Amino acid sequence: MKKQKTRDHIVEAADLLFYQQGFEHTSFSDISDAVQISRGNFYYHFKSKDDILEAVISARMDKTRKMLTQWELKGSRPEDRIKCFIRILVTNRDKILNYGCPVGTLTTELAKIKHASREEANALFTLFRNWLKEQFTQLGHPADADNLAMHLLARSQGVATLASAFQDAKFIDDEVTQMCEWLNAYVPKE
Amino acid sequence: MKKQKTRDHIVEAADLLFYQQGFEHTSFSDISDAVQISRGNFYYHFKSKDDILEAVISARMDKTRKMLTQWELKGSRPEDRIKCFIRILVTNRDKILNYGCPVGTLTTELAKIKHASREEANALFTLFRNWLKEQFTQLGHPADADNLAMHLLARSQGVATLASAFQDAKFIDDEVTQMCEWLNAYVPKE
DNA sequence: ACACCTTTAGGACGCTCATCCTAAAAAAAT
DNA sequence: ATTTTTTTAGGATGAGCGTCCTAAAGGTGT
Repeated sequence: MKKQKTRDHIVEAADLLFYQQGFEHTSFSDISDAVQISRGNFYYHFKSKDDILEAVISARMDKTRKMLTQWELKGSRPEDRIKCFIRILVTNRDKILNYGCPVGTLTTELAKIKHASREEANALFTLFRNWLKEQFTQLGHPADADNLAMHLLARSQGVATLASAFQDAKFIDDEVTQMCEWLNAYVPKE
Repeated sequence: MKKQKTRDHIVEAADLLFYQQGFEHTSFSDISDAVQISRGNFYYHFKSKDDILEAVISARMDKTRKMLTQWELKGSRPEDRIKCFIRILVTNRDKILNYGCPVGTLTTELAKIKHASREEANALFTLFRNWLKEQFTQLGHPADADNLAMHLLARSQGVATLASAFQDAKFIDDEVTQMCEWLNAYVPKE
């Protein structure tokens, strides 16, 4: 079925554009230019711009869930899995320098314009939060797990914002190193 | 002269609206409604919307500079002055929960839309950065001063973003406490 | 009372936007 | 080959935007 394929293309292009330019600042023309599709034809696939946003968020949720399970397979120890999270900053360094954190910037924008889908965007944060919480629990800190998860989320978020503002790649690397060291203090010695 | 007074009112109202709704999402009608002034009359005071933004940023720079000198008078020791910075999160808790950090959100928005004034907005970050750097130097860490300043900026930024996303006031308080403890490790013992 | 400068109001303009509509093209089914 | 369904293109619509223009109102000095 061709419909699904076109729909996926639209979501993919919108996803990228929403990240690079922001949701409000991205018009239908921008998306149609990227997908090479007629502007008016959008409404065969989506009923509104908000509808595209929902699809984009939903796609990001899926992609994130897959990434998290990937990390669970890659790192056998919880500390290794958490380090996978910390290192996204390094992995996506260039994107972050240019456009900031995809989760943080979208959440902030939608909150500011009081968009109906802002709760759905927040769910992306919750996904990471709960996953990290689980890892910290497995690491042996069940009581503090949620606090540690929030702490790590906040630090990553701050690093992304500042690195982007100052175009400072080295800052990312330094802070990632520090976060790994911070994490090591919570790894039980055998 | 009445002109200056009206101009100040406009800047004040625009400042608040840009913070609460974002720059792009705030229209001339929004501002004129707030100031109770005719929409078309704006162009007697400003030559464009971007011009208002410049004035708002400039006003924020002035206000920030005043705040920083205030802190220098209030805290005689550098560690006390740095704690003034850390505690803005607590002081402005409600605003931050609703609208995030004024500096971070504006910087991020302007960067994303590649607005001409994004460098000017970044200067707000630089103001804090240099001031903090100076305090850490006075604290006896001249070599690390800039790194420590960036680190603290990033943490505050992250806390604001996450607290706003999760509407979590307690998270702000906890993290502020942690940052103060972190700072204490850098205070020389006598 | 008059002239002059400052400040204001509010409509007009052109543009872009999200959305809708309809007819044609493409594909699939018969 | 013909009918039916799916998918497309592109113009029309109406609203909101930033901006501009002009005439009037307000204030001030003579």
